[in-house]
Amino acid sequence: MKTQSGAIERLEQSGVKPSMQRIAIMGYLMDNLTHPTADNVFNGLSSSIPTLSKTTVYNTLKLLARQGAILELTIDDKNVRYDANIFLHAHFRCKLCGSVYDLPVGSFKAMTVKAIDGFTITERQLYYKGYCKRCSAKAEKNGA
Amino acid sequence: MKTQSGAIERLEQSGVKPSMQRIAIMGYLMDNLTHPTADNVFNGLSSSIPTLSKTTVYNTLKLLARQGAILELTIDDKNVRYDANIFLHAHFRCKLCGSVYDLPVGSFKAMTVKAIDGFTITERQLYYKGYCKRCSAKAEKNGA
DNA sequence: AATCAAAATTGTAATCATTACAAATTTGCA
DNA sequence: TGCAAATTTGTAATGATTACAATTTTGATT
Repeated sequence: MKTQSGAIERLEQSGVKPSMQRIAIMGYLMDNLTHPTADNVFNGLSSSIPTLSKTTVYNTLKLLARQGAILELTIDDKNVRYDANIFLHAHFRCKLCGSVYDLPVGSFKAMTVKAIDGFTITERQLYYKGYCKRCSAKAEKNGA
Repeated sequence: MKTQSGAIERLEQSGVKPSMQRIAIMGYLMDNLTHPTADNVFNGLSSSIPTLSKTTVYNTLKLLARQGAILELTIDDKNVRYDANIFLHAHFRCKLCGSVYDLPVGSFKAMTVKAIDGFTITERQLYYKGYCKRCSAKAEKNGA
């Protein structure tokens, strides 16, 4: 992890008491903005924290998402992915290689829907799917 | 199923050869715009088609989504949900009861992102999460 | 209407991400 | 130091989805 201070700060701002594992997981996400899965996080940290449990990773990621410290992406039907970049942005998932990319959102107010009586909105996600640059040629060949 | 003709038409327009099972599944989705899961579809049809296999339901739903006859929603981290309403609209998922509602999108161009060199976009999904009218009061009580 | 290959469907057995749960450990205060 | 609460751990389920091989259906051709 590049530095721990940012991770600790993010935890405290989100009302999560920092612990060794939580700092490591938060730090991993801040250092790896590639939308890692719980398994990615576990594998990335288990060498430096040999006692780390996969359950802790799952529980901590859920906790961090619930507290708003990170985003939980359900863009993939296989795995949940996590994102320490909590600024509003969209995501693109390549249907061939599975990579998830960030996309800048052209207009923010574009993403507003009409307020609906009595509904409380806490999160929003804008997902695009298709073929990334590298896979586009391949997809065209296959007639997709 | 209210009527089969609409389902057959949708299948043919999407390049899917109609079969008894495909018509039933497509028809079920057109009659049930509540964003059912594969399991919901299977349970809803198995009494009228006793030989129906769950594998067929899964395979057919994937096929229909691939052909653009229906939408595949990954708004839920548990189950994939399907939607026969293929007009552009957003979805809201209640984090307590799990219900998924349709939301009208205020502005369509709002959902455009800057075109990215070499990327091919085939689908987009706008998801909102929070608490529905019925669950909002409950959520407030729990401090969420 | 019999034949045959391709397409579609079926049933069973995996796979694998995620969660449940209870035990063990750590933390922080009295 | 001692003890309760919070956190972490490991193992054992759970459950949605897929792999796969067998069976059935379809549709063209004779």
